[in-house]
Amino acid sequence: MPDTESRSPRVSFPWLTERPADARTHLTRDQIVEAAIRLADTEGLEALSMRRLGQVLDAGATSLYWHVRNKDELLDLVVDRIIGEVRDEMRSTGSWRADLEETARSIRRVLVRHRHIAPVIGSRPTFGPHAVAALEWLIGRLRSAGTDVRTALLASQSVINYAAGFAVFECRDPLGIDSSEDDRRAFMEQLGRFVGTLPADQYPNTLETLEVGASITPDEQFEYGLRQVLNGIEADVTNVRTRGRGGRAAPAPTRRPHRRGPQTGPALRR
Amino acid sequence: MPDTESRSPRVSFPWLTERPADARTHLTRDQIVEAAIRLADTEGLEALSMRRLGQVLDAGATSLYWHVRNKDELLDLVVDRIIGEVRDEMRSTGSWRADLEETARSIRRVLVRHRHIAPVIGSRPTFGPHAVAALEWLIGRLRSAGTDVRTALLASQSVINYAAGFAVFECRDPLGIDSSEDDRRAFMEQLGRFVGTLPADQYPNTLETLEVGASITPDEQFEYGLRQVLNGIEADVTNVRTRGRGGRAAPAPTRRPHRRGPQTGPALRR
DNA sequence: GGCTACCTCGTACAGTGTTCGAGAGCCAAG
DNA sequence: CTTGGCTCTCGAACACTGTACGAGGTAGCC
Repeated sequence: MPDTESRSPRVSFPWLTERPADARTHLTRDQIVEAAIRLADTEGLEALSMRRLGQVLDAGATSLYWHVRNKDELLDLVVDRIIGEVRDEMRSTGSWRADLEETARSIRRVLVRHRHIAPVIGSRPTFGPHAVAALEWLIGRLRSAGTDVRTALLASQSVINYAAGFAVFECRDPLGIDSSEDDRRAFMEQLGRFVGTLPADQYPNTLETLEVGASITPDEQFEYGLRQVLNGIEADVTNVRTRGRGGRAAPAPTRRPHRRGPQTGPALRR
Repeated sequence: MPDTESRSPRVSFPWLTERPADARTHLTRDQIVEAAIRLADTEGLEALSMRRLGQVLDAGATSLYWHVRNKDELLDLVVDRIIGEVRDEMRSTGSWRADLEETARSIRRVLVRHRHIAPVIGSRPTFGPHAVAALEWLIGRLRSAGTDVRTALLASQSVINYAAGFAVFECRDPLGIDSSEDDRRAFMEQLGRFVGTLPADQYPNTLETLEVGASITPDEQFEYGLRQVLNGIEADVTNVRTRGRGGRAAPAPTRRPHRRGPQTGPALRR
């Protein structure tokens, strides 16, 4: 079996198959998941192999298969546990807007903390108990502000989407923490050489964009987009509250429906 | 060598090392990249192995290594070529807002078209010529509306981020096009059973959320968030235009700076 | 013809996820 | 105490993977 991504189209629900963890068992699912996260965090995703994982657990590689159906299922458990960290940080303040903002920051913070695992979240769906609980909380916060469920769901998904998408892309940065100074210098040198080959008349903005881009911190970029998203949501929410419902926010465009849209199923999508 | 993701932290610039493609060469880099995309589209990312790719090209697996340094570099080329498809769809209308909207839709459309490759974009940075050209165009469109480069870059990144993040998550859907009817039924059955195990008093919204979620199309969800982002940007842009510059859109928050932020380098980040 | 540079590719190596079945350890029943 | 039976561990094996190496072919030029 090859790539880590999209290996098994089969959907599994590992959270319904937990082993009872009787008596004196050396390995538990929790230990495995925890060790997997630690391993990926410290040595990178490529180090997270079943053999290596068994090694750090003082167990044979194939012993893990008693507790976990396969590696994909393990990754699902890993992802949900990480979402659990976001959930643990959720605190209700008085303001629903502040709560959504903090949730977005929390998502980003947690994903960056586990940056080697972040790309996994971009390749496997997330329906674990922690994800469900987190969504429940978000919906509840918005409903308490008088929003109907539909708007609450649209808004929550938008915030989650924005924060997670930003963080996944952020973690992918080639000049990340584990790149050496030489790497960074080499990259900048090559990037400069590449931009130098571009015809200046067709690229009037690129050089300046590069310079300006260097002065924009990820924090600033993140907060900028987050503010836009929440401004829009706030308009929607207050709209619904004042004008009663009907905040369906304009009908879906329908024009130019991309062919073969992936999800046809009737499920909580994300 | 293990996983597809984050395999080589080393940054490479394949676009500076193109082979001249002299005379009678059976293989060209373009052919390889094109075949790789077609292979991943038709048979999934897991089928995209060097051996299999060589096979569909009537070439030995290791022949590819003359044209491409390694598989990661190939994936970078694949990603940039796909971004090129977005670029090809870029058309200037009179309205910068419409242009940004259509760009966002185009990003989503193209990524969904190549849905098996979408997760790759979440694991490898994108600095290819097409990405640069696309950004150049976006910045140009915003500058033509009187925006300063800084705001234009913040806005462009936000739109790109939103659309690409949404699409990557969308492509990951477990009920995607390549899941059978049995898969879908089995999944829904398991999801229902799982939700049934939740204590109803602690999850007052989840059941309703699930039902409502089934009625929200991806199109509607996408357009909802896109509208929020562009509303915010429009406020910023007109703000800059009317009040002159100074549209720095509030200082970065700085509070709660997540430790070990990935990018410390001074480069066009995304 | 010879030379050289470009290009192809068979072989080999280390590593991967996963299946299978043998076996260890414990617990309860006979 | 012995005898099953169940839970759990794990060594061996299989079919893969990416890719380093080096032999060999081939085209263009002198």
